[in-house]
Amino acid sequence: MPRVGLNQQTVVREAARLADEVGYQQLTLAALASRLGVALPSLYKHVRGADALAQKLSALATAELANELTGSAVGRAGGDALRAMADAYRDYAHRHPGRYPATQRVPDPADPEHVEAGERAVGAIVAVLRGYGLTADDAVDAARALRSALHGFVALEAAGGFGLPRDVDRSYHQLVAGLDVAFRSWPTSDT
Amino acid sequence: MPRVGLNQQTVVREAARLADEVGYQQLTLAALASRLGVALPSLYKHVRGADALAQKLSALATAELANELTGSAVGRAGGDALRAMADAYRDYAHRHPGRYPATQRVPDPADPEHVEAGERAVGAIVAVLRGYGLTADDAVDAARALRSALHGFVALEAAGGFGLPRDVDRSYHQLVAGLDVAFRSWPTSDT
DNA sequence: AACCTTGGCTAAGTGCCTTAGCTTTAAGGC
DNA sequence: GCCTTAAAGCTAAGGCACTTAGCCAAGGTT
Repeated sequence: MPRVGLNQQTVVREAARLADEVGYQQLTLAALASRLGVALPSLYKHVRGADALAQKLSALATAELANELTGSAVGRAGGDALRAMADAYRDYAHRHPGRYPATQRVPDPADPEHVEAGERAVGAIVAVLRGYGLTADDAVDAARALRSALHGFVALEAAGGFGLPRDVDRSYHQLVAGLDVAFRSWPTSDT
Repeated sequence: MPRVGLNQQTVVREAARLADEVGYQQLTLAALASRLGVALPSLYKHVRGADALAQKLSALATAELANELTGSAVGRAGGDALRAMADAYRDYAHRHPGRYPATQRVPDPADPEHVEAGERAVGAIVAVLRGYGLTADDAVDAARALRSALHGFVALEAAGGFGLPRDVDRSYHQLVAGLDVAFRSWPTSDT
């Protein structure tokens, strides 16, 4: 039996590639094993099981997304930064349709890298909101609103929820413009 | 073997109840069969399989949601109607955590009731937007934005994506207030 | 060269979905 | 009131996914 020479890194990375090809829901240990040229139980030497693999995939995807979001906003501010970040968000979901759903999984508290990746992603969002003068509780509310809008749009789009012929890019652009308006006159909480 | 007297209605309705109790992902033909006091293969006399059941459940949930949305807006207009509808939307997701995810499934074109339910739900949203003077392409964009924001918020909330202690009800309220602002100054498309 | 850790394997068990084919209920016609 | 028959239930069996247990060989370490 020639050794393939796997480790957790290679397994998780290949899982990410496979997920992008066949879809997050169709990512299966059986398919991953055959892709890696290995019998299914051999994967358990590198990953504790299907759920642990999903968690590791989530950590990978979250870190990638955090990088994209952070990178998109450098050198920009205000509505410029918002638009750039929103585009980066949706671009990532388009380029990595299998990884994107993994980013929605709650970070594993036992995995510091995962937690840190999640914080970086949120931090990038909060940084953009600071350009609108939003901080503290207002920033929390606004960050939730921004995440909701972007994730909701991407999720509905991926699910095929937009049936009408109207251009989806344009709708997204309008959504982001609406967010810009909303953030500029965000109702200040006085509590 | 005494007959239980099932039909498609009773099976789908019980599936909806079960989904609300155990979660959409944990809804399984095995659990449903035992709940109905019947052997698993017997379900196939009423439903073509697991996927068909999910589709029928989607039709049921979509119709219910459409009713709630429509009912919430009667006698209201403008921001009033928007707030009422947004509350009804999230309320439904809270009251029916297992059915709500089913509403995101694309309606089965072969099921007229399902298609009609989807159209009614969208119609309720469009009616509210008309109160903001939004029609045609603008209404399509705005409807997509509204659905994205509401679904995104509900989905993130259900997934446990809001870690911070900040009150979630308040964040939702702020989101809806932001939508109101955005719709009032929605950028008119000139194309 | 011997050792031992480790990465691969096969075998076997569980849970779920699905199909095939049998039996019995109970409704409707005569 | 019986007989027919469609439909609603059943058991049996196969497929696919995940998981655990336990064996064996590859290859680095001493």
